[in-house]
Amino acid sequence: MSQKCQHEHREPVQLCNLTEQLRAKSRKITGPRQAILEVMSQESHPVTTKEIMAALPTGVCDRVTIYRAMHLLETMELVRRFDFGDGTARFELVRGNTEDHHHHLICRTCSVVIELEECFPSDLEKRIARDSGFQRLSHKLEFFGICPKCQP
Amino acid sequence: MSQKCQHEHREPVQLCNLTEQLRAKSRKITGPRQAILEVMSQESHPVTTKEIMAALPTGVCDRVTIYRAMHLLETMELVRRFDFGDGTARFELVRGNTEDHHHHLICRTCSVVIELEECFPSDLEKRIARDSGFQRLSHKLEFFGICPKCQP
DNA sequence: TTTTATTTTGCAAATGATTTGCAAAATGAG
DNA sequence: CTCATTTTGCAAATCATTTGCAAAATAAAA
Repeated sequence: MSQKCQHEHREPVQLCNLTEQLRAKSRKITGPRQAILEVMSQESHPVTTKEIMAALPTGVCDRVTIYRAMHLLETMELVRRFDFGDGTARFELVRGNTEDHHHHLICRTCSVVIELEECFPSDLEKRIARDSGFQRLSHKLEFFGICPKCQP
Repeated sequence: MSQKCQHEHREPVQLCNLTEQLRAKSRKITGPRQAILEVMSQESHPVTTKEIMAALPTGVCDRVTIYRAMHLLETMELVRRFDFGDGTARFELVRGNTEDHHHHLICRTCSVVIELEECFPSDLEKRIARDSGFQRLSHKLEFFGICPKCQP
């Protein structure tokens, strides 16, 4: 399944997936897309399009291109969208299984972000699905609080 | 504590709270605010400012006034803000205890909203607080799925 | 009830994020 | 290298939300 990914030196897994998946959808591997993925692969937390723009070498691409790339990568499940409630979308590279996901803990004062392992209990989620009759349940869950440094 | 609220016939609890709380903050009880609360008290799900505007008799107030009322009512904890991920804030009247809160299940197809009783387990949340050192934890949690009517 | 200090409101304009139209540029298949 | 197709940049459009400011409303005082 991943035989096409035999590179002698480590290369961001994403670029590899990107190539495979873009080909499969007859989409093109372009400079801007590679540069955007490159930037995202170096971030450990969700980033805004503005931050991606700032991290990109000047002139690599327009902000609009980043928005379009996020849409594309999101549908390809290479990128996941988060909402920290400040009116700006944040995006994070999907590493590993597509099924895996995680949530965040954000400081209400300084906005520092911690990645969490805890998730909404799946048995509870199943019960919600059963009781409501809804299918294909998913959830959005983020925690907010005051981080140790910002405490009085 | 609620002695001021002795009305012979039932009146929306909120209007009563509103009066008390506004007075306590030297804010004013105005027509627009009462009308907005009136509309919200008839909705059982979170509504957008646009929806409030539409439900209000023509000319009662400007959209801006609704935004400003939401801010005020939110700080007074008479209204709670929700984010269903479509880029528009939704507001719901707080009924009962301020500590109570609930989450929603939203159909990805028709956007129907179901109010849920299930919440993120507090013992898990406490563990997150302990492990991270964060204080005053809160969370935002919404579920998405396909409702029975929209299923293939 | 009139006066007065203060809060609110409407309206227009500003902001900010995101989207869209369109022609020019880039990509990749043959 | 050519051609069909996808992308991109740029400008302009949308949309939700905020802000400035003078006029209107409200509540408390006189």
